[in-house]
Amino acid sequence: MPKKSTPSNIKMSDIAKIAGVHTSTVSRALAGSPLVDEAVRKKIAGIARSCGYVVNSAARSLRLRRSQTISVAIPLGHESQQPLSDPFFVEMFGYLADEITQRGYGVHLQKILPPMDRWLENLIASNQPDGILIIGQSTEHKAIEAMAKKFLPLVVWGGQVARQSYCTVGSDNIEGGRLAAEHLLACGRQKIVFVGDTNAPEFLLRYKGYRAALEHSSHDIEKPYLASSHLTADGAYAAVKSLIAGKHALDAICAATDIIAANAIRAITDTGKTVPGDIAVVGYDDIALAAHTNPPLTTVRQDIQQGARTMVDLLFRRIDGEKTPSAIIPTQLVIRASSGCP
Amino acid sequence: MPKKSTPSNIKMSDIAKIAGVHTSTVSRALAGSPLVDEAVRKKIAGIARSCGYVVNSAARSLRLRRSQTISVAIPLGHESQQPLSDPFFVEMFGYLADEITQRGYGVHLQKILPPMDRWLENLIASNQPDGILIIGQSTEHKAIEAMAKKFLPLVVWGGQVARQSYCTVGSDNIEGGRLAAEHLLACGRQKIVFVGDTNAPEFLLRYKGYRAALEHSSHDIEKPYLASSHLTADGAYAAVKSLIAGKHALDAICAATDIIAANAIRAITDTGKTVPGDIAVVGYDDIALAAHTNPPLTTVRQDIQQGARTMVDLLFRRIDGEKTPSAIIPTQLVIRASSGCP
DNA sequence: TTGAAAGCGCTACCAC
DNA sequence: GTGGTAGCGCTTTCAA
Repeated sequence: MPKKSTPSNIKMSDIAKIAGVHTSTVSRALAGSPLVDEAVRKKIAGIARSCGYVVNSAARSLRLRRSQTISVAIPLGHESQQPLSDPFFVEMFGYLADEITQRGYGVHLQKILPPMDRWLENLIASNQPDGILIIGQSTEHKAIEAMAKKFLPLVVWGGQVARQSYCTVGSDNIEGGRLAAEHLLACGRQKIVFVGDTNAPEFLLRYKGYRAALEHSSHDIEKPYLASSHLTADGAYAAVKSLIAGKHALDAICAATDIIAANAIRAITDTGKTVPGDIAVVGYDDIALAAHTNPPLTTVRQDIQQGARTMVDLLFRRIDGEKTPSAIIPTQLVIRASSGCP
Repeated sequence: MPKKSTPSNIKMSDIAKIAGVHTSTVSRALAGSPLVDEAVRKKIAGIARSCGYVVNSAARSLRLRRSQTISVAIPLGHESQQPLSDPFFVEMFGYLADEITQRGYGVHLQKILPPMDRWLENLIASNQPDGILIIGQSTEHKAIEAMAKKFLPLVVWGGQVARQSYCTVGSDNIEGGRLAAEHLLACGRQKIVFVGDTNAPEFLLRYKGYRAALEHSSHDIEKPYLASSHLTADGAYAAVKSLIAGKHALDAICAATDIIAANAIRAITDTGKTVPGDIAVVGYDDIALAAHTNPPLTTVRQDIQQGARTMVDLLFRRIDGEKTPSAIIPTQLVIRASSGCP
């Protein structure tokens, strides 16, 4: 390792020397302590500015045991191939970052891959973030549950799980799954397949909603049918292709996410069939892409921006010691052309 | 501020006590130093694991003056309203994060808003990142130029500027702008308007390429015409609407980015005109959305993933002391329906 | 109101 | 190979 090129090696003691005071006074002055004389404060602030001095955050964090940083963790237990560049994560992360930086905190991103032994403990011990946001429980419900008891400032984007005691934000996934399936039923579809990975609570809940809709239907409907699919673009594409090639007849796909749905459309089209003519498709999330697929995607909207805002709001209230409850953000069916029905 | 709930207060000296050795030995053992006896090393590693011990990165950074962290900065001098959630940033950031985490480094995201006095110095002094990636020069060419002389591990996504000495990665923007304009000319369009904000070097270069194409054309073409546009969705939409309402006739739009192009399409359609019938549209970037607009967007493709990979590769070579040159990633016209011409 | 001194947790130098 | 020790840059208690 070559020696570090550090442009700014100015430290607090340098400022102190120039100002002719002790370091502790500089520290207080820069922190805006009322103890320090106003004239002295101004003088110190001036010197600091003209020297381009900024406190070293590592030293500050070490001393304060507080880092002014929020860690955003993305556990990919169910799906280690899924890249951070997945549009849903990336869209969600962007909104979270907007909200966090606006409050003067830094944002640290961490991708958690299996094996994930004690990842949460390690994340906290190592980075000492002031709060943690987890996007998707993945298969980590237990780990999160255990940690949430000891570490308060923790908010999770995901599905509500029975007897869960940590704070989640998410849409009502059962309701959303039901909305999607009921819409397809109302459009006259009878062989509706759910495509997704039910190892993650969110998707399992959506699947449950879908099942409920089918089972409560008075029409003569094919039994619920689950086609497992990876969440990557290629994985979803392949899953749908083999589904179509398989012997299970279908006239509609209820996808666990928009990414799966968008790739389902591609797979169906590439097979020579039409959407929604032969097979109708409904997604979930309403990411930016959904409005622009061809045909545009009917989907269950979760307002990601509002979700992000809610998560950050709850997180900061927890940092302040409040024991916030979970929040559910509204869910809404957005009807576009892919379901072939007004 | 309520007292911090810290689940893991175990430190190195605790491990040392349990193992019956000195802290320095633990430090060496955990760092995999060849000095420490193999049996001792294993014992210490075992204890550390079973205690869930992880080194405190603030302390480590302070001591080492090295943070195992890369800062990704997004200066928005030209466009303070542009959110971090802009699809281009977010897509680029996702790929960068993938590459960086894969190398065992942390990722820190920073949004830089005006007034940006000394922001680069401050970023370095405060966060002590081991390297910096800047997405887009925005209006900050001078600040970056000055810093690049003192701080080596710095790579910028953006346009190549005359006499620039820092390391950039980006497509050949002049060439790209020319490709777009030439394509429209080849399709028989004669009143082509460039829509974008030329305050950022990248977009200025694209505009130059566009001008060059028009000026070299032998046909009877309208003079180059620049319609300024914000990069936000709403800003671009409004800009194009007022362009159409204005007195300058046009039959094609050469957009500085896909976001502008996508919103141009929306604006044109909402005005009752058709794309590409009345007005052809060409974008720039080929973000994920481009393939899915209606009609699908003809655009100048920059391979963002390859760009990200290149940036991170160059950055780590710079961290190792190498003085890497700038890199240009290939540019390619992707013809879809929005330009109305095969 | 300011100064002195301790110490946050870690690594690296110097002895042995 | 291992132990002792100094010190990274900062904040905060305690004295003055």
